[in-house]
Order: sequence, then C-alpha cells, then structure tokens
Amino acid sequence: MTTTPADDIDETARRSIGARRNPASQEAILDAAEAILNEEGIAGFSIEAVARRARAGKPTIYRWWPNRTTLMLDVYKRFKITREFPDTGTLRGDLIAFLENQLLGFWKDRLCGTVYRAVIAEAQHDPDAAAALFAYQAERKKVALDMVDRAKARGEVDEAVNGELIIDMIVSFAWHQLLLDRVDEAIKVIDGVVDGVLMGCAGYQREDLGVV
Amino acid sequence: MTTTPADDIDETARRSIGARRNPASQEAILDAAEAILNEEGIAGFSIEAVARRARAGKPTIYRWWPNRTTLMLDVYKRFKITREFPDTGTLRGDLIAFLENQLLGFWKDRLCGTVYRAVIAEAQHDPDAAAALFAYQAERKKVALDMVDRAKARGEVDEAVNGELIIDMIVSFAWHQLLLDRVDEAIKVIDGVVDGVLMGCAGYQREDLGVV
Amino acid sequence: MTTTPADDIDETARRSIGARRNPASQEAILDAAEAILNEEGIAGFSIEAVARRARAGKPTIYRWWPNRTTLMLDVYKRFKITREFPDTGTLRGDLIAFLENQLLGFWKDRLCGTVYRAVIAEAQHDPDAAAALFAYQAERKKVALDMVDRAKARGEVDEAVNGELIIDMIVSFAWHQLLLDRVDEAIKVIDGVVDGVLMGCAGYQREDLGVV
Amino acid sequence: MTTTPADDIDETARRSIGARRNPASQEAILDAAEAILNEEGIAGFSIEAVARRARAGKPTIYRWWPNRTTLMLDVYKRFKITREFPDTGTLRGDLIAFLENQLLGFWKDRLCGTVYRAVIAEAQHDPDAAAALFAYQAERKKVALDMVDRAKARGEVDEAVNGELIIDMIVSFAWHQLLLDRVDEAIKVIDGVVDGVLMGCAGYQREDLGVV
DNA sequence: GCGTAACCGAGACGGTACGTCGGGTCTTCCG
DNA sequence: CGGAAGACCCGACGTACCGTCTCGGTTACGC
Repeated sequence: MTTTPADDIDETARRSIGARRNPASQEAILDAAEAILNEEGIAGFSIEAVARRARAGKPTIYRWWPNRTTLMLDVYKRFKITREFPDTGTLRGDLIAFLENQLLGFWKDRLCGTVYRAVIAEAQHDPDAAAALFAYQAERKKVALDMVDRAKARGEVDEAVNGELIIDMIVSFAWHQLLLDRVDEAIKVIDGVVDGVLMGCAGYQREDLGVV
Repeated sequence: MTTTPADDIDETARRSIGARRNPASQEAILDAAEAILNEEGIAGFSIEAVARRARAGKPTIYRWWPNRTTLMLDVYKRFKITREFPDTGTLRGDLIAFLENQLLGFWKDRLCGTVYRAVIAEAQHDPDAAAALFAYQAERKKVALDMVDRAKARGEVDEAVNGELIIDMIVSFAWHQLLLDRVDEAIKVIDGVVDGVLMGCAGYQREDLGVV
Repeated sequence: MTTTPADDIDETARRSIGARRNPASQEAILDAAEAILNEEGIAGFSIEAVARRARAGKPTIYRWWPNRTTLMLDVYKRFKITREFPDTGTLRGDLIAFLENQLLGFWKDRLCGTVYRAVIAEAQHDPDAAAALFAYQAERKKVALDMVDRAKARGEVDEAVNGELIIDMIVSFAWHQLLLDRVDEAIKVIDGVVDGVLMGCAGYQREDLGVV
Repeated sequence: MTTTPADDIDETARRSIGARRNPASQEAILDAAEAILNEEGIAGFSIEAVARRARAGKPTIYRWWPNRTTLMLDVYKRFKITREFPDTGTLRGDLIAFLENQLLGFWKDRLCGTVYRAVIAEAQHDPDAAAALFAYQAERKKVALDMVDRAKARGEVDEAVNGELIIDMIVSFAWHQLLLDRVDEAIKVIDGVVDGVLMGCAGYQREDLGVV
C-alpha cells in the first residue's frame, strides 16, 4: 500500500514545514505565475489558475500576496535583477543603451513585456498596485537620472537641462510602444528617438521663438 | 394614476421601435455607462451593471458593443467630439494646444481621464479592445499629423522631419502621465515638453556626433 | 440570372399575398418544425429555430399558433392521417395490430415518436397543451374501443368486460415504453403484452380470491 | 465591533465547512426547490430561482446536481423514502398496495405528483435527465419485482410468469393516469386494474388461441 | 517531550459577472 | 392588412473566478 511509487505522483506534494513560510511553495507559486503569463498571457492569469498549476491552496497565495498585482510585480522583479546601466561615454550612447537594454530590449522578451503590461493595466484600477508601480518606476528613473548627471559633469549638456524630463520622455516613449504592442518596431527607431529628444527637430532653432 | 411620473419609472420603459436600432436605448446605455464610470470608477463598470442601470437587456448591449471596451470607447468618444484642433499659426502653439485641449487638459476632467485609462488597461489583455484602441488612436494621430504638415508647408520645419515621431513623443508623454495619475502636474510643464520635443536639450548640437 | 431557381432559395422569399393567411408560409413553417424535430430532436425545437429555418418572422408564427405546443400538435396531426384500424377477426389480433400499426409501430418512426413525446412533455406544464392532448387521445381511444365491442358482438369476450380498461392498459404500456425510449424493444414483446391483458398470468384463477 | 448582532442578518449565512459537502446547504437547496415546486409549479422552477430562495450560489447547486432534473428527482426521493412495500400475503394485495402507496396514492399528494410529472417531462428532451429517470425507475421496478418472486415462492403463480411484464403493466397504467392528470379517478379503479393484470378479461381462456 | 501555533493542500461556500439563448411583444416597411 | 425582418426587455442558462472559510495533517518551537 505504502509502496506504490509508480502511480502516485502526488508523493512529492509539498507539505507544511512548520509554522513558517515554505520557500518551496513560494517558488512553485512564482514559477506557476510566470509560466501562465508566458503561455496564456494576461487574460489567463488568475489566482485560481496559479493555484491549480502550482498545486497550491488559494489561501496559501492570499496569505503572502494580498492581490494578484503584488504577485505579478514579484514575478517581474524576479527576472529584473541582471541588466545594468552601462557607461558608454556619451549621453546619446547611454540613452540608446537604456532603451535597448533596460526598456524596449528587455520587454522584447515577450514574458517580461507581458508582465509589465499587466502590472501597468492592473495599476489603473487598483490603488495598491498603482502605489507599488509608482514607487518602483520612480526608483528606476532616479537611477537613470545618473546618465544625464554624468553628461553634465562632462560638459556635454548644460547644467540647466531638465534631466528628469529627458528621462521621462524616453520612458514615456517606451511605455507607449509597449502598451500598443509595438516593441519590435520601436526598437528599430531607437536612434531617431534619442536624437529627437536630444536635438529636437531639424529647422527649429532655440532662438526662433525667443525661448531661453 | 397614469400621470404619476415620479414613482413609476417603468411607465417610460423603452420598447422596440421596429427592426432598427433604437436611439433611445443606445443613449440610455451610454448614459448609464458614463454614470457608473463617474460614480463607481472602473472597478464597478460591468455590462451587468450598465444593463441594470439603463434598464436594458444584456443582449441589447452585446448586439451593438461586442465587449465592454468598445462601450467605454464610445462613452469616451461622446464627450470627445467637441474639442477641436486649433490652428495657432506655429507648430509650437499647435502642439501646446494639442496637449492642453486634446490630451492632458481633456483628461484633467476626472471622468474623461478615468475612461481612457480604463480603455488602455483593458486593451492590455483583450485583443479586441487592443484593436479598437489601436484604430482609434491611430486615427487621432493621423489628424494630429496635420499640425506638422502645416508647419512644413509654412517652412517652419524641414520637409525631412519625421512628423509621426513628433506626434508620438507628445502623445507618449501624455499617456505616461495619465497612467501614473499625474495629469495635473504634467499640465504645468507642457511648454517645457513641447520645447524639448522641438529643440532638444540645450548644449546639444546636431553636428556633435555627425548625425545628419 | 433571374432563372436560377435551384440554388437561390432567397430569391423566392415569401411575401404577403394580401390581407389573408399565406398557405405557403404555413406550410414552410410546418415543414421547418418537422425538419427540426427530425434532425435535432425536442431539445432543438424552439420558435426561434423554426422561424430561422422557415425564413419566417416570429410574429407570423405567433399569429397562427399561440404556443409551441399547438405547433407541435399540428406537425403530429399532419402525418397521423393514414393508418387505419384493421379488423383481423379476433380481439387478440386487433390489439396486436393496434400496437403494431397505431402505437409502437407508428412511433417507431423516430420522427413520429419524437413529436408525440414532445407533445406529452409539453402537456405536463401547459394546461392548453394538456387539454389538446387529452381531447386528442380520448377521441383515439373511443375509436379503439370498437375493437372490444366487436369482440363482444362475436361472443369472444363477456359483455361485462370493461373495454375502456383494456384499451387503457394497451395504451398505457405503449406510452410508458415511448417515454422511456424503449419503443424498439417493446415491439418485440407485443404478443406477450396482449396475452397478458387478455388472459392474465398463468396460475391465477378468477375464483382464487372470490372475485366476481 | 465583533458583537453587532442586530443589524447583521447575514450572521446566519451558511459558510463553507471545509473541503467537503455542507449538509445545511444541500438541505436548504432541496427545501427551496420543494417550496418553489409547491408554490409556483413546474413553470417557476429554475436553478436561478432555487439559488435565490435558498440563498445559495448557483455553482453550489451545479456542483452537486448537474441539471435541474436530478435536483427535482432528489426532491422527489426525499419524501419518497418513508413509504414501504408491505407484504400482504397475496400478490393481489401486494400489487394493490403498490398502486395505493407507492404510485397513485403517493402522487395523489399534488406536490409529489407534480414533481414526478416534471421529471418525466424533462426526460423527454434531456438525455441526462432521461438517464437519471431511467436508472431511478429501473431500480424501483427491481424492488417491486420481489412481490412477484414472493408469489412464485408461495406457489401462487407459475414460475414461468414474466414478473417484469406484470410490474411494467402496473407502472405503465399509473404513469399514464398521472400524465393525463387523472390520478384521483384512477385510484378508484385500482382493484379492477390489478385483477385485469392478474386474470385477464373474463371469457378469454389461455387455450383459446393455442397459446402455451 | 509535548502541546500548540502557524503553515500546508484541498476544496466547498455565497457571490458577481460573464456571454449566449430563447421567449413573447413591438414597430416599420414592403407588397 | 399580411408577412418579413429584427430590435426590444426580460430572464435563465451554465461557467469562471473571486475572496473567505474550515478541515485534516504536518512540522518546529517553547514551555
């Protein structure tokens, strides 16, 4: 009875490991969530589905993640670790690398892009999700700001330049393309976008309208 | 008895008006949808709720709007009609007016902003919604492109300038701020954004890196 | 073009023929109803389906048949005409023929059986249908009673015999088998049933319990 | 806070009692179903209505009863339990008691008869319902067959007698009368029906037609 | 070394909303 | 006026998830 190893797959079912969080369960849940987002997209993502796939109880999920947004964010953060901000020596190169590595290029991996889209969508009707997303991207932007500060230090751009705005324009463009599911096309025009942000459009002079 | 307008709502129950769309029903449905979005926000918005409030049958709604996104888009379009693209005489003025009237300034009205945020969110997991939104905003961008074309005709900018990109940058910025619920703050920096798009950042010269 | 009668059914769409009932429409509706019952069974039978198939408007159906039961009964009556009561010379032969021709044998044709089953089912929650069915089968039973009366005249059975009961038993058996969808099996045991009704079960004597 | 008993009606709301069937819910659902059938008849009987009345979720009903027929059958079975097959000592007495207690006499109670009629009607267009009904009545008939077997053991009837047919005739008669809403009249002639089944009709001899 | 607290899986619970189907009524337009 | 067409409101269908709850079982910790 106790020795029927063949037909009993559940033999390896996770159990409680005492009065503390079971890392195996958490990992299995995150794995399942990631797999579902990967295979079925945002639409197929539900707590039920994650629990089913992870062979976990729903309360176990709700115990550690109050809502699906936080769960998605955790999935996103898990594979966000690696990429780094390189220092190419020029602001233009840095911004291009920013778009290519951190934003569009990162989201080009369907899974990453899908998850981030889901988080953004979720944030539109869930204040908690909005707060989490806001905090996350604010922190990312702050790091990105270093690129502009380095350029200022090199004398590449005026001290008066609004660095936040430049970063915002780059990030805005990337978000927009992501949300319209045009990441692949957007990657091809990264250079033009960065040039536009840095130099404006040909024919326009800073003095034309008496702007400082 | 027959003239108790106050407590007898059913008196005015809409009936079929023959084998054609009943404008009264459509209006009632759009009214209900708008009211729900206004009072309860995106979270409370469901076809069921709209049908209940509009005293309409669900099939009547599904007959004319295949999904809730198209319904939300119609609500959005209904109060979008009024606003017009002014011709201020300069591209800079046009773009500022674009942001002030069509985008941020329009979304500043909480309801309008809420609806559009909902539509964008919906489009992230519903292909139909994505298609509807894509079509809508592509058409809007096409109209907006006239602003750049006018500027080209005036010789204000080079013929070679990528008009689509300029519009994209403006719209991207507006979306980004909307989705982060920062419309009010964004309105204050509209001038700076337009200047950035048109002239880049001070200190940067088109020849710096040998770009054409 | 105008003379392709074979493959263009829509061309011949029926129109009003003035302020009177259009026989073509009625026939088309009955045909459609019969076809649906034949192909999809009772479950697929709905006014909507009939109207669709007959290319008729729902109101046209409701104008002439107040409910689906009357429509089904009309379908049933349409092919009920033919079969006759034969006179085989013995009550046993008559009853066997009754079951074989009028009841089970008739219902063996899936369509006929299906329709009658539907009518009986409908009568269980529709008083109008019940009345129609009751009248119909009462009249059929009255005709069937002639078989017993002929046997009495021949001296085959006592004058005191309850003819109505004999007919009822035969009909009851047939209904029961029809409603349990066992018509085919029932046909094989017709002889035994008739014998049972006429002679009871072996070993039992009328005097056994002092019954008259 | 936790002790506001006055304004909290839901206090008595049934909850899950763990990963197993909640008897209170099942009972409440059957009670509601019975009440609806009693008060509004078959026409008013729907899963939605039962759920509403029982304060239960629709999925809870569908979890345990795949369709409305099985639910109706359960309602039927609930008050069917009590009645027992008596052993009167003679087959005639047993069959009379069978009709008087189990069939016609039982259905005389309007509610019981209504439910069973509804089940039979449902079975005419729902294969699942048909299967459920078929299984139920087959099992009932098997139990009833004991009556004939006892008679055989007593030497009251020949071993060769087809017991199934006898039971079938009795049940058929009862069904027929039930479906024609003539239960009250039928009860008056129970004796004659049983005698007919056991002894056939006067004047007919087993040898008349050379039948064994 | 033994109770107990917190975890685990499982899954039922009351609900809400989904998108579809059919019912029966109504109106318009055409012949 | 008859008949088609089809929209209207209504309500039920059966399904998917929601977030909560209780269960039985399993450690690990503290008394």
